[in-house]
Order: sequence, then C-alpha cells, then structure tokens
Amino acid sequence: MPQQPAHHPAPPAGEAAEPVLPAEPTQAKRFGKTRTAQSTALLEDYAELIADLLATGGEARPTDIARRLGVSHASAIKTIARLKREGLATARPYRGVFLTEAGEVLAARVKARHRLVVDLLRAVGVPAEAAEQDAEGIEHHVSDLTLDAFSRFLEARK
Amino acid sequence: MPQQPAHHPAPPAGEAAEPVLPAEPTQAKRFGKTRTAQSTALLEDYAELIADLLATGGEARPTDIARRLGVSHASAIKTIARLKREGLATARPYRGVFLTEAGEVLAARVKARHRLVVDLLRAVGVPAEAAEQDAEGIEHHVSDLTLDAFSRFLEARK
DNA sequence: GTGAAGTTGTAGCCATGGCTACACTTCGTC
DNA sequence: GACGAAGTGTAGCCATGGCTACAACTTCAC
Ligand SMILES: [Mn+2]
Ligand SMILES: [Mn+2]
Ligand SMILES: [Mn+2]
Ligand SMILES: [Mn+2]
Repeated sequence: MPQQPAHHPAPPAGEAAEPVLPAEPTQAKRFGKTRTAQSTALLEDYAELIADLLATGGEARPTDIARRLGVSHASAIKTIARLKREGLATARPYRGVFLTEAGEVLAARVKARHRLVVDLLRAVGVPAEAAEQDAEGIEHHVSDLTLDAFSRFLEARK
Repeated sequence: MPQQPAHHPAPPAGEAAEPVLPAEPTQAKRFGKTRTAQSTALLEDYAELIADLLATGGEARPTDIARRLGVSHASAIKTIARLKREGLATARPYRGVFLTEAGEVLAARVKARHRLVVDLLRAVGVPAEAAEQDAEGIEHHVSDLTLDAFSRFLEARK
C-alpha cells in the first residue's frame, strides 16, 4: 500500500476508508473528455514538432519526423495523411510537410502549453529531465482553466 | 499567438526565437515512453474503478463499469478480458469482476497517484472540477520522481 | 549521365478500443 | 413456476496507430 499523503485526513484506524464515487454521469463525462484528449494528442505532437523543424531547419521531412518520434517512417506518413485530412497540414510528394493556418495556430497553442507545463513542474520541484518527460504526456490533458492557474502560480512566485 | 509566460525571457524583438530541439534519441525516448503510458492508461482506470466499486458496493458488474466509463457494455467486457489476460482481474460469467493481487496493487498505486495529482492541482490554484477532470488524464503520465516532488511540495506548504 | 544510397510512398499485417446487433442467462415479480 | 426485464456475452464492423516489406522516386557522387 503506497504512503498516505500527510495533508489528507487518515481513514479511521481499523477499517478501510469508503471511497466516495463521483455521480455516475459526472464520472462518465470526465472519462469521455479524457478519451477525446487522447485522440488529439498525436496530432498535437506532430503539429508542434513540424513547426519546430520548419523553424530550425527550414523543412520537415517525413523521415526526420519519424526519427524524432521514434516510429517507422511508414507510421509517420500515415499520421501526416491524417493531419492533411483534418486540414492541419499540406504536403506534396517528396516536398516535405507544411502547416496550414489552422495547423500553425494549433502548433503555437501546443507549444505554449508544453512550455507552461514544464515550467510549472520545475517550479514545484520536479527534476529537469522528469519534467520534460512527463510534460510530453501531461500537456494533452491540461484544460485552459488549469493553464490559467499555472500561469498565475508562476507569475506570483516569480 | 498565446501569451508569453512572463517568467520566460522574451525572444529578441523582431525575429522569431529559434526553438531548441532536444537531441534526436532523447526526444524519441520521451515520445516512446509517452506511448507506453498511453497503452496502460485504460487498464489503470479500470483497476481503480473496479476497486472503488468493490469497496463501496461489494461488487463490480460489467454494466456498472460501462456506465461509469461512458462506454457500451460490450466495450467494457472486452477491456475486462484484457485485464484478465494480463493477470490483473478475474471474472466468471455472470459473477462480476474481481481484482487479483497484482490488480489490487495496481489499483492502490493508481488511486494514491490520482489523489496526489488532484491535490497538487488544487494547491497551485486549479478550480475543483477542472482539477478532477484534468487529473483523470494527467495521472497516467506522472512518473515516480514527479510524484515525489508533488508530495514534498504539498508537505512543505501544509 | 549513371548508379548507389537515401527518401518517400504503398500495401498488408496486428492490437487496441470504440460501436451496434443479436443471443443467452439471471433475477425479480406476480 | 412463468414471464419479462435487466444484465451478460459474442460477433462483426470501423478508426487509429503501430509494424515490416517492397516499390518508386530523388539526390548525390563520381
Ligand atoms: Mn506530447
Ligand atoms: Mn509537446
Ligand atoms: Mn485516468
Ligand atoms: Mn483516476
């Protein structure tokens, strides 16, 4: 059994604490939103990465993208096809990948969010590499309200 | 373009900041770990929910699980099959679902992590419902190192 | 300019996780 | 105890996101 965080009231000794379940529709809504976030996570990472590659190297080639993501180039190409289908990117054969207006907007938003999450983690004492690692997953599940709170928190302790 | 967090150095006015890309193998490793976390997220949520249902109602039936997750009962049953396949749960037809030793260990760990993530979010000023919502996704991407940092942070400002 | 190497694209496979439709069991009520 | 409602299980569909294998195109070196 993992340790009890000290700021939480301990359960009455002897018997297990009855967990308090959220109301059923509330809980279903939460899980549903999490599933939605899941399905856009990959697109967000691609958009962010493509923007970075374009900014630094001038071009974003499927093979580079694949290598950076640690997947086969075939997988990358399939996801690039999805980006195109969803109006986030354009690509002509052998010419590299570019972002549409919508894609650039998404990339900028994702990038800002990514940085803010890393900064917040660092601020509460998470070691640098762990912060970078965890942020890569966490960023896709952070709502605007939470983002605002992160901003204010960082601002306050600057 | 989203707002610039004030604690970050602004890019030199006039030209865009060149993003600093992590080394390729580093970045690939990060994305890879995130993918792994993704694939266990669902099992974790099931284990946590089943434990809660068993603790409160004494039984965890596929239909209850499905309703709480907001999916069809057929989907729930398929994931329960995966839990069994991975040695986390047992279930005999029409008799409800139970956790194995391994399943209970997982559930306890997930539950503690979930609570800690919610508490951390609340502590940095995230509104209650947003904290609950976002934690449902974030929890699957929080490493032990990060969890420790959260603990210490909460302890320090208790 | 030609040939080899690297890049890109396509095809076909698998696992996961949704769904609906349908069949079968269990349970509660009368 | 019979019946109908609720719960459970199975089958078959789809999309996503991995993979390998192979084919076609570009590019670079010579
Ligand atoms: Mn990410
Ligand atoms: Mn990111
Ligand atoms: Mn969760
Ligand atoms: Mn949870």
